[in-house]
Amino acid sequence: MSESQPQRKDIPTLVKDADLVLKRRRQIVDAAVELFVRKGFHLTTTREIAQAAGFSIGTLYEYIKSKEDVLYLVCDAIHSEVEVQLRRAVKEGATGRESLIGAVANYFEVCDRMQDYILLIYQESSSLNPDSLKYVLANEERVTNIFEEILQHGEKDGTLRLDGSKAVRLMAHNITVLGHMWTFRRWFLSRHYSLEEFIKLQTSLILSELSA
Amino acid sequence: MSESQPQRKDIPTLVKDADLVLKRRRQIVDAAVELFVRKGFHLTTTREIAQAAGFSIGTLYEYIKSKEDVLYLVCDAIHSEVEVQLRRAVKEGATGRESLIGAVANYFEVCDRMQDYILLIYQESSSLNPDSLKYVLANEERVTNIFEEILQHGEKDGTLRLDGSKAVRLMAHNITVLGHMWTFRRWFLSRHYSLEEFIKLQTSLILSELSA
DNA sequence: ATTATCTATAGATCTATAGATAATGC
DNA sequence: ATTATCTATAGATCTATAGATAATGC
Repeated sequence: MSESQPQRKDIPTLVKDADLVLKRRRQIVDAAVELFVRKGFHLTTTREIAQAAGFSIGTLYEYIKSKEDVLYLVCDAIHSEVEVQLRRAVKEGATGRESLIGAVANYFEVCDRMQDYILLIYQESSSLNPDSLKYVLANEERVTNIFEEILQHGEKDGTLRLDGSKAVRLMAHNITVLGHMWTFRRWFLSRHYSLEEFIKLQTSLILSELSA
Repeated sequence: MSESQPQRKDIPTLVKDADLVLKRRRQIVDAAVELFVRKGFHLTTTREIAQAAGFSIGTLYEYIKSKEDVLYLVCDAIHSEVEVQLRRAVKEGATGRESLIGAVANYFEVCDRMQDYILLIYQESSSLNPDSLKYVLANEERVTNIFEEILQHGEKDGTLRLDGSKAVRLMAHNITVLGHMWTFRRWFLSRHYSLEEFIKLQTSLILSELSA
């Protein structure tokens, strides 16, 4: 990474007990994510978030400064969870090619499990202020980097044929987005493909781009 | 198409002069699309829309029944424009393969020109009620159908190698989404690729999926 | 007379905070 | 005493409409 990573933003709180802050914010995120998925950010009220989290509106504002802070916490939590699940699933395969096949399957499964949350980020992240958005997009880029590394590995060991670093990077983005596509074109795809079919077909298309 | 197309929704109006309704709604759409792009649907007020359109809030509500109607009109106008530009650009090429190469280039150029509007649909279409959303998604599907037809043409004349109708349909969706990706990953792509480079690289990847 | 437009506002929120109260630890 | 939480509400909107006014065509 030649570019500096934007820092995780520290959201101010009036509460001194750091563990309590973590605990309450987890409650806030758990409550909010469900509400945002169901009603969207703007139609969810801070009162509803507080109530669903199990405390009053006044208490909510001890742990955040504005409603937008909640959205930031939610986006960050979603990306953390995606990355945890992804890193856990990506095993070091023998060859780059085998790694890729496994990683794609696992990634698409993660996208399937996290579909509501991925969709949420597509729809609501634009409501963040520029700094927060930058940080959220950097998270997005980290997922893509995982695929970029696998592709480079395959290039080195000769199991994947690639055409320059620009093509590698673009491939990594394409794969990332195809996983998201499973979530935002669900209205069509789920009518015609099972997840297994989708993985199988996409993997075969991806591999044909990478064979001599 | 075996599935019935959802009907374009008729939005009720209190004004009798049909031409005037068309004209005013065009004003409404022109004003609203710019505001929605800049501030999003929820942060744009009906007053702002009316003012930008050049009449009062009272008059606005003679031509629509609710704020959501404006979003529907905007989404529909965007899809119409995308489809017009796309149909104009897709020439009947000699072979399916040539058609595809031309169509992809033209489609990505359309996505580039319409980037703000495509993004808007990704972000705001979920605020539509189920019926309107269904209609908007059907528009989305029509774009994909254009690519499906081209791919089938190439399969028939033997210039594109394909692996069954399920793979064809999926390819068509992939191509459609890769065009959208140019708009919603702009924060990354535009830093590293010109539109021409992007078209060239993606075309080459797509073709390698379709060669024997 | 009929149609289109405007002004003024009802009615319903919603975010964020001030000040009061309860709980905790010295 | 200090920290966390709650209640009550200030202050600021925003959508949608009712009723008044202006413009148009017979």
